[in-house]
Amino acid sequence: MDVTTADGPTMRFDVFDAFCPSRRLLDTIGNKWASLVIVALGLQGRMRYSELSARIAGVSQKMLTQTVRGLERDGLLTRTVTPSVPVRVDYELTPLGLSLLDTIRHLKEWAEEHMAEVDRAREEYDRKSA
Amino acid sequence: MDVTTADGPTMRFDVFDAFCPSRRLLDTIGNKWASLVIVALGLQGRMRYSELSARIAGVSQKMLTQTVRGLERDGLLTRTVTPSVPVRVDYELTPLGLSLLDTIRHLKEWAEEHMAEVDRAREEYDRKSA
DNA sequence: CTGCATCCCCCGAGATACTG
DNA sequence: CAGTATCTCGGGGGATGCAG
Repeated sequence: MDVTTADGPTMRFDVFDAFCPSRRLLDTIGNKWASLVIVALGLQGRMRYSELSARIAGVSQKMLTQTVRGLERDGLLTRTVTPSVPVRVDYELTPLGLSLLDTIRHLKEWAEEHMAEVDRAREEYDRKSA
Repeated sequence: MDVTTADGPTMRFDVFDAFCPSRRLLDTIGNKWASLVIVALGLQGRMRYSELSARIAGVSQKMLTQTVRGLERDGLLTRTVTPSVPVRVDYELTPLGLSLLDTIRHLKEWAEEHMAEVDRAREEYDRKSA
């Protein structure tokens, strides 16, 4: 597929190229914590670190920090530090992050419509294997 | 979100529950090899094992086998063995797999439209950090 | 409260060799 | 050709302790 960009005439995309943008997106949304952070912020808007931590069951401090740092670096959310005592830190989706949220919603919808079918397929497969 | 199912009146979905269908979908499409197999089969239709192996650069035999087995178990593709000599094995998306392909295409489109912006954000972020 | 640093463990995934 | 079996290694990710 060719697409016209501001930087040049056309740019070729090949998901099978590890350096292709579409391939790199998989590295982002493939990270389950990243997706959950985006969904959480999409549902509740601005959230504090501790709120995210409580909402996303099972995530460790280390992984949550690592995840939000990555998302901030990618421009998907903003990190706002309020220099009070104790410190308060808020996270919020950027317009870019919101647009990705829309895409993630499609995934969610597919799951809600079809995962029961997947479960049936699995049972069938496991039954035959046994 | 509530949805009416065949098994009962309504079923509640919570992506923050590790056992929720929508959460489990992330485990599938989050796997880059799985996504690439689905995209490859979506582009070329029925493919042999060796064709998939050649098309998806960088995947090892082990991971490719493991991936297609998982997708077969999930009912997303079919595995057809032709008992010739040598053996021939073909993979093809099921209707369920095709419907997921549509969803993956949304991801691809988002990437093509927005990854340049992500790249800019990263450069900006890294510049500030340095 | 929000994180960074450190230690440590487990298994995901590649490489290699072998088989129907 | 299309896998399995086995070994190995690196790093993802949890637990804990410390700091601004």
